[in-house]
Amino acid sequence: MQVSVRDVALRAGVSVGTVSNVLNRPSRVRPDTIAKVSAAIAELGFVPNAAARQLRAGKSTSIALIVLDIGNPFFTDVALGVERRAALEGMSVLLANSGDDAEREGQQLDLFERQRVAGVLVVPVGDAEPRLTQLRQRGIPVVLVDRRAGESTLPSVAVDDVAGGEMAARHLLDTGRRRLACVGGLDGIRQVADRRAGAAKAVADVDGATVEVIPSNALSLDAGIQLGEGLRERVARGEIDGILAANDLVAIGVQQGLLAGPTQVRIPADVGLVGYDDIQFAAAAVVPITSVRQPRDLIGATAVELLLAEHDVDGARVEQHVVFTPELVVRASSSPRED
Amino acid sequence: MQVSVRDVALRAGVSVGTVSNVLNRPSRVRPDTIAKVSAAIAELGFVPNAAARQLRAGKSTSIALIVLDIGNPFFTDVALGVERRAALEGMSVLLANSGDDAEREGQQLDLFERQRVAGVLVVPVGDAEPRLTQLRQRGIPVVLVDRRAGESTLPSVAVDDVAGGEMAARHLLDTGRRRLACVGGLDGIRQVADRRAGAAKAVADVDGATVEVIPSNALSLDAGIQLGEGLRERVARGEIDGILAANDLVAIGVQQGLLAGPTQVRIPADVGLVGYDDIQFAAAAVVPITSVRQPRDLIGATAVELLLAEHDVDGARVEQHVVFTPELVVRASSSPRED
DNA sequence: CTGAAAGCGCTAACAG
DNA sequence: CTGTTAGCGCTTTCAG
Repeated sequence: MQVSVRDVALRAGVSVGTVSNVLNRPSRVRPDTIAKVSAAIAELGFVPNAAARQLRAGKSTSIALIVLDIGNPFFTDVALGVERRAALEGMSVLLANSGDDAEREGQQLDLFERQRVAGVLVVPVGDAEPRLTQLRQRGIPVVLVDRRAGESTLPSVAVDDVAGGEMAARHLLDTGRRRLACVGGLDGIRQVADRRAGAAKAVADVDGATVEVIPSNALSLDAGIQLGEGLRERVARGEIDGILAANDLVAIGVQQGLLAGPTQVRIPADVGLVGYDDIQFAAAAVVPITSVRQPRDLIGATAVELLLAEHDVDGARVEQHVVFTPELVVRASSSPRED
Repeated sequence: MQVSVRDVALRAGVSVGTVSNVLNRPSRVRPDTIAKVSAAIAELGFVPNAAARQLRAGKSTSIALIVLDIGNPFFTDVALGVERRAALEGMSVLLANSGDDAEREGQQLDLFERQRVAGVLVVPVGDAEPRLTQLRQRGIPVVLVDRRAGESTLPSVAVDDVAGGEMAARHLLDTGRRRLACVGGLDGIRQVADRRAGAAKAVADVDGATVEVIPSNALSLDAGIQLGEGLRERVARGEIDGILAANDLVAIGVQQGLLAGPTQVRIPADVGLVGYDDIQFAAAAVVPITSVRQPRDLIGATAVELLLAEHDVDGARVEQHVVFTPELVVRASSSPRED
């Protein structure tokens, strides 16, 4: 049922080697032979078997990208960047979603290792480092995405989340807030921990400013709504006047939770709100949300670059860490207090 | 460098056949042999080569999903449904983004055919039907996602978009609007065309009601903003009092465009707005957006089911079309006019 | 229950 | 330039 190079060769009256050459090194084949072979391919509907090719070559032509949450536009934008850059190299991208679950991440890594992918880009869950290092040792290049440099010997591309957290907090302080809250996520997630650390730093510089941490298990819209509802009373009582959400999904949710119900809470009059990532939807919220922008597309593209670099040098691996600096985008949700 | 079954066999003091059996049919192997082999696998760090296995088996264990726009939460939710259902079957999902570009879609299909994936789920761009039928004939099951049944001989899972468009329009009419506009997208996109057709149907039932079409090339937030800005003046002049956006991304953008700038346009007082898909962000917009909800997760899961069914019967293919009925979710953006 | 051997479809030498 | 041939790593009969 399947047509193979042999069938094509037979039909074209040439040998299988020639067919292979037409496919992979057409410059070494006479034009009329190419024509004959191409005709045979078309007539027979021949489609090369990637598995066979890969088996011979030893390497696949696709790279894997494992993200924490495919429902988060931040990650889909990173994925788009990866895809765009990989396409330039003629490589395709296998996109997987770990859902922030270490076990699933492990399964995906196993799968990709069996597939002998050309490389793995991963936004790691918890402490996947040992497994990833092992992967690398077994010959599969690995690039950490959205991880801070220096934390690992693996190449990485990341954003300076401490700086991001700091600029967000400083902005709330500059606009007159003093009782801040870092909302959403767990310290186990490095991005979250860093942003909090940055915020703490900014708060330490200002007399009388405080910051508390209000965690959540998920970094989703729903989690944000819960958090926002839980915060409403406290904000109304003036116990909190600035909120740093762990990301924009949470920020959007927090805003909804805050604005829902009978209690009257005004943004930004009663409380300033800052998100993180600057996903498109942040600007479209009830009160457009101030956010810390990360160069999502660039993060993805750079990750591919690092992968390719690792590939090239092979033996003498260059350890590379790229860190981008985020940028504060101010919107209505954090306008200066008017009192 | 790579360790193979042979190395494992050598180390364990058995034959390669036995190693393979331990891997795939452990029940046929004596427990102590399994132990020996497992130990060797662990010591050597053996990882089976999927390409080789697939070459023998002839089929891969992954299914492909090609979506129109991975940046649209609707599709990521569908993808999540696909993934969830596929995981139950021990299959993995290759997620690709055609970006509504027929050429890219073609490339992805080529790639997946070469990879001999176990099946392709596709939200097709334009008229991909011939290519897809060909794929199917060559032995790769195909399921159309988000396509209306009856339009194709290929199995499909879809939502009744005519009904969806109709209920959206009827709702605007019921709440007192008479001058409707279908905004965003091109007739070339079937979903868009159907929704418009449904709207036209509803409008035809009401005396004095009109509907016009305002197209756009993309179905994105940005496109929506443009459209909204373009509509602002006309809405202010009362020429349009109800807007049916092609999807929620467009609806959110339209709302932003409408509310921006100096002209005073109020939603829902001056104009009612209805989106489509009911993505999470619709509820979080400045004015929460009424939308037509589709069972996203279920669509994905069902697509996998259809794929599996096609697999099972093999020769005697059952043609299956599943159509879900959407549901109107009313929010503030379409509250009854108060005049 | 285990071993030996024949390929799956393709590419990459190496001859001609 | 083109043909021949030896595997890539694995599964799967078929004997033992």
